[in-house]
Amino acid sequence: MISKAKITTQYILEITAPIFNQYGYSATSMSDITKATGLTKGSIYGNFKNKEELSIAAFKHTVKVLLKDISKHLELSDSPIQKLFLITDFYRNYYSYSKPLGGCPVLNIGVDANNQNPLLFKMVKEVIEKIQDQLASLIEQGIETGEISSEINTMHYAKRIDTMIQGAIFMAYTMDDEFYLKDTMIQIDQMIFNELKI
Amino acid sequence: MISKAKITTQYILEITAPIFNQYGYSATSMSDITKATGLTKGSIYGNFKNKEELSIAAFKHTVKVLLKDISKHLELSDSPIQKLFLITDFYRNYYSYSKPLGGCPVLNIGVDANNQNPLLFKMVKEVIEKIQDQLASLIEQGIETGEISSEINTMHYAKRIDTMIQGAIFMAYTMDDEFYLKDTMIQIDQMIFNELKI
DNA sequence: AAGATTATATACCGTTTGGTATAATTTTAA
DNA sequence: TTAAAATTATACCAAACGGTATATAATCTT
Repeated sequence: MISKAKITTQYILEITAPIFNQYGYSATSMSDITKATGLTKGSIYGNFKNKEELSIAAFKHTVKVLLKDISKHLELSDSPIQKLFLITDFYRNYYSYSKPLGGCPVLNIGVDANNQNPLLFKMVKEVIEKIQDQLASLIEQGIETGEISSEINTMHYAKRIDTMIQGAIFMAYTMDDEFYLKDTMIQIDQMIFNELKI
Repeated sequence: MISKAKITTQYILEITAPIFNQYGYSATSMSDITKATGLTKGSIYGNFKNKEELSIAAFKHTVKVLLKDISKHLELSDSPIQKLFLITDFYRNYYSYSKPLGGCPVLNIGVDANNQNPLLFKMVKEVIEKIQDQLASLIEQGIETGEISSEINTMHYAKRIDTMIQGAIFMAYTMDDEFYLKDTMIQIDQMIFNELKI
């Protein structure tokens, strides 16, 4: 049942998500949202309880798109270690990829929601945990297929990779320079080659 | 000339800086500031033109303190490469260090001011450039004293170190876990040992 | 097609926003 | 000590804030 409301709900999320992501929760006003969507308050509040619920739904929407795109990129290989390289390959172009999303949702909302919007902040933590679990799982699979040394602490390296990626995203956006992403991905690739690969 | 106003100005900055740093520019209201300082709007606006100027002065204040503390920590050694290790040593405890500051000003304001407060954002970029220049300068001095390989691209490694540090700060604050800082500093130390040191 | 239901638009609410004019006070200099 | 100058407090402004009650319009079901 694709009701009218569900279509409108999706439409609101698509338009709203990049705004929340770019300006943050409290810098985004309901009038920003009505202006951008061309809808009125009645319509927005008919589909979402309040601003906080909308911001959470918007974040979920962006993350869903992001994780789906990463998963799709990982289909290019079946080898666990090649999938790790595909992850750095994905983030190599993350600057231009994430610009239309309003930036990196994990970084932006992670910083913005901290000590301000507890529910939203909790969502960010969960996304990071999910990403790290997937990274650790790939490394684990690499160990099982004999591509990666069994000495490796999977979660330890998952966290290292994730930390480096987030640092690169922050630097790329703040200095407006893709170099940080390109170079960090080279660095991570080298780390996989020198420390993980058998 | 230590006029009354200058003392009040400093007092306002000390109280205000952590608030702006923690909640961001637009989530910090003038009433938050009057409440925290115990002063009235008349007093605040007598010392600062408007909210934007106050936020910039507050950021400058925090950064000044931060850079001074780092400089002081670097005095513990005269050797350039040891000073590099002292930098990672400083950031090892950065979580508890920066909590009273309201978090890392570079990370928080860098994300918050992007596409929202151009003057403030420009300040962040300048601070990052300054930090990277100092890192590159230390590496350069290490090359001159023969502690570091002359093959090294100084700015390249300065950016790598800075990127990893910022990633660790973000992860530590978002996941509320010092591990990311502790571990990343070990990783940077290893990089200095394996790739920079002769 | 008609009636019931759902969704959107309009108009409004009290509160808070950043900012200012002016009065009261305190500090400074003579 | 007193007058001038600088600083702080008070009271207020229009505009914008998030949110809501209700009327209108569109959609769905029969």
